[in-house]
Amino acid sequence: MAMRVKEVADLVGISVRTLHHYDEIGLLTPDETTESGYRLYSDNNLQMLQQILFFKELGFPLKKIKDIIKSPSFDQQEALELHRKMLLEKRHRLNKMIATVDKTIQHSKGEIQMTSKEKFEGFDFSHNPYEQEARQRWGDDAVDNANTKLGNMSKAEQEAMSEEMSAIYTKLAALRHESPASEESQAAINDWYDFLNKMGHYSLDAFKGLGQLYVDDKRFTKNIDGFGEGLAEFLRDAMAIYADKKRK
Amino acid sequence: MAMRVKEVADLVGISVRTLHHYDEIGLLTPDETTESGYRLYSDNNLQMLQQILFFKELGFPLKKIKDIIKSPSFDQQEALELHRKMLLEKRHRLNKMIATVDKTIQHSKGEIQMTSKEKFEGFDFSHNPYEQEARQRWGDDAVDNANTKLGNMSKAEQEAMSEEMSAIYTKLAALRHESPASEESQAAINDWYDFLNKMGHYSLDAFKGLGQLYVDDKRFTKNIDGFGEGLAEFLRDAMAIYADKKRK
DNA sequence: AATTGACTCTCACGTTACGTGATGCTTTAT
DNA sequence: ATAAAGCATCACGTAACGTGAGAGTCAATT
Repeated sequence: MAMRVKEVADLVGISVRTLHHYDEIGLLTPDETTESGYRLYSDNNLQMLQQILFFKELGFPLKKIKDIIKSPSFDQQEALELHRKMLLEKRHRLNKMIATVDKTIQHSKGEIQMTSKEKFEGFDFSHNPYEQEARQRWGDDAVDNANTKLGNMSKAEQEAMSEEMSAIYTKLAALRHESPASEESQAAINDWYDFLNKMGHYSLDAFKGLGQLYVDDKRFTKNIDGFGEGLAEFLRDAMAIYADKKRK
Repeated sequence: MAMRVKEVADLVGISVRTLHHYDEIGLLTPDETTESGYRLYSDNNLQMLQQILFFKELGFPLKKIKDIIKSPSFDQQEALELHRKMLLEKRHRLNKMIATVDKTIQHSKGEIQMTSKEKFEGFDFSHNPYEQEARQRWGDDAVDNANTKLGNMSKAEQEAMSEEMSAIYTKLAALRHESPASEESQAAINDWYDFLNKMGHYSLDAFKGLGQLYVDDKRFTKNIDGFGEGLAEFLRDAMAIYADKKRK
């Protein structure tokens, strides 16, 4: 039961171009391709497309969606349960917006008072509220890349690890008793920032947030402090200072 | 009670860059600017920002939002009522998606059967479902540009109208008893297509849809048939043929 | 078998809505 | 006066497709 692009597109209500795009970026690869190059989508492809569209509806960028569904720990049953939960949360947020409209209508009729803050109740676009939970379930690719290597590697594998990364961590561990703002510490942090940006894109804000995550999340703290007791806290401070200083 | 960009951004949960962008495109212009160039947003600006964010939440592109709120017939009270209605509809759609997830969960447990079509119930991204109603309320800028000129102009104004547009319509009126597929008709339609694309961007699909709108909406039919009885239907057919042919 | 229209492919430029960093001026609190 | 926070403009970059071009493929009809 293979379907070609138009049939899928019409069934689902998306464009053929979207399906092309998803194939190009490796998000949804059709199970088959004809000799003439036609894409053939299977039932399983459709199932996966549903998952993709769920995550998309919840505001996830495609790259992130790809990371999630390609994650070894991704489980469709679990995803469906999480989707349900997230959709309920989204409905809750929508209810708040409706309540805000109702209050605004009353306000405009002079029936109630309303602060500027209240007028935006239910509007919070500063971050994707579902991202934290998705990360807990399926990890964070960039973070996991950096730390999976630390946590999952045998001693032999760790030795085979990038010398640069190892050198950076070792140097930082040696510096952890000094001030996180010292020139030496900041130079080493700069190396770490550059290294991370070779693996993926890190803004200064993301870098700073990552430092905080090293302390907040026990699995990260444990891995990092393996290089030296208290290194995670040192990194958090040094990375925050680095990001703030570099932003000026 | 003027607020600068950061205060507004923090209050609302959007970025300063977004406010800059909205100012640049003329969507939300601060009521005041200091001598040093700082933007100062008034209560009224905040009120309008709320409207903007409502429409944005409903999936409207910024250009369209701008068209709507700058429309002479735009009324805030009316907008709030419409927002409420649209948010309720959106919630309804969300309910359908939640039901779909529930069914998918049951399906994955083997409790029920489910068609591929059913798996995408509630997912319809093929068009913005709220756009038709917004258009009814506040018109369609491109369409209104073309037809406001036709309907609202006095005789003297019509004579002052672009000669090109007038010539096109007159030629099309003369051709309306011929086949919409004839070379002459198609050449005149090509002129009309080019002319419209000087005023704004029209894809072939949009062009074809516009032709349909000429027949579906009485105010358009009336204006167009003023050039010649039955011209609106002729245009619909000729424009559809043109779009389909040009697409090959 | 030929034809035609629908479908499909890749290519590639364009659009939309910002994110991000750089540079330099302005404001505010100490 | 100073330092930090805030603000401006500039401009390149990103994400997610939309759109049209040109050419090959498929399926139904003649």
